[in-house]
Amino acid sequence: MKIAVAMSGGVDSSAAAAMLKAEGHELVGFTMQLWNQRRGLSVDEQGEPLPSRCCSLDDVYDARRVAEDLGFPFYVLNLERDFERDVVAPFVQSYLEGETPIPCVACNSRLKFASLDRMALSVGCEKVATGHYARVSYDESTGRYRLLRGRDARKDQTYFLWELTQEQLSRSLFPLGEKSKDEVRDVARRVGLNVAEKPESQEICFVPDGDYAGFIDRYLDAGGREQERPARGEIVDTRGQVVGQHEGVHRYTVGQRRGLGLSRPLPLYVVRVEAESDRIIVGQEEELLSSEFTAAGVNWVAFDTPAMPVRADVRIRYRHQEAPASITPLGAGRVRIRFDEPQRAVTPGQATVFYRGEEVVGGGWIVKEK
RNA sequence: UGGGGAGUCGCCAAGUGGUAAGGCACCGGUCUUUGGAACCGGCAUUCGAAGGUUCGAGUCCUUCCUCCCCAG
Repeated sequence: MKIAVAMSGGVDSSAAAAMLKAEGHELVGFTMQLWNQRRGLSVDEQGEPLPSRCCSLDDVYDARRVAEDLGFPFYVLNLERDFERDVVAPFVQSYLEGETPIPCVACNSRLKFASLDRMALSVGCEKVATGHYARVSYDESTGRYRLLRGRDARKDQTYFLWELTQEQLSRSLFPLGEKSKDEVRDVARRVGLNVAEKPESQEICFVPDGDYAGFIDRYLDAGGREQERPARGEIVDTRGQVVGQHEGVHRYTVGQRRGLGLSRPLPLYVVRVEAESDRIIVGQEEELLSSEFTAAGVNWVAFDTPAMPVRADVRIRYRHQEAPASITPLGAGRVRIRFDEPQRAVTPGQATVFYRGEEVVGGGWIVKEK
């Protein structure tokens, strides 16, 4: 089979390529050039690009090297335009609205399994393989592709893949789905890949220093939108008392403790972010609990939009221990989710994913309460 | 300048003669394909200031400074 491999230059996607190669497939390697770090939005004081785990030149070289070592053609796709439109701009907008976005989901559903996939298709590839820890299987009886957690529960990345459509799943391949991280590193070592000992990636790739607020400020300035920078505002407690000042709502997220600078007998947490009034609401830990929320843009994976409420284990952030809940369809791609037990820090902008055992039932975007 | 009370880490606060608890905040680290959380570690040679008593004082004495309250 002719397969396109999305290669980041890291251990996982490199090992995935090595495994497919060993199985005798014809491979074409692709690295997505997503973000031009010379734009000055992710640079240090000297104007040099900050070290990044993706789309830096070093990583492109690493990916190319792996393709050369494994002996298959390799291309760098310039997808900066798509990436900015589908990932970065929505990311910034989400912060401006007081949400906390997670760009990795759209990067998968709109870049890897869309823009990159189109290119792969045009050169005759039947599948697009990535280094995700997830599994896909075709169910003859229902005619649907099922999305399953990676066997290594600790590394499972289905949280980032819930938005994939049946069409996208039909063309996806996740060679690492049955593997553990240790096994993947062993594969890389055994094949002699130079990336075998590379550290784990972290941080959002286009904000390598983790300074999101600074990135947003610079992004807006670069686009002539400096007047859209979030203004200073009040920190208010849940009783309505003004207890402090902040430097912009984009610096805060629900559940956040550090950075408030407020000394109280017990720690204070951000309970809500109100972009409209430039206020952030703070409260005690127990005020972070909520048992219901609404999700929009829902994508059902295991079956078509149900007519009746369904039960599932629901995750509200990456690494959240999913909790049992009832999911009620509201129409227009929205659902109301009610947990059996209240959960901490339900955060607008984050993704929610519904599971039944190993299977991803669906997912959506957590939205603000009216 | 009459009476009363109080001054211990950025904030709150233990400690009343035996050699400075704790919480919050802050800083660092760990964890981690998002943010946040969590976890671990750090954080007053010094107790408003200066003298004095004592083997030894944040704790006792003296003076001064500051703040609060009640009267003028």
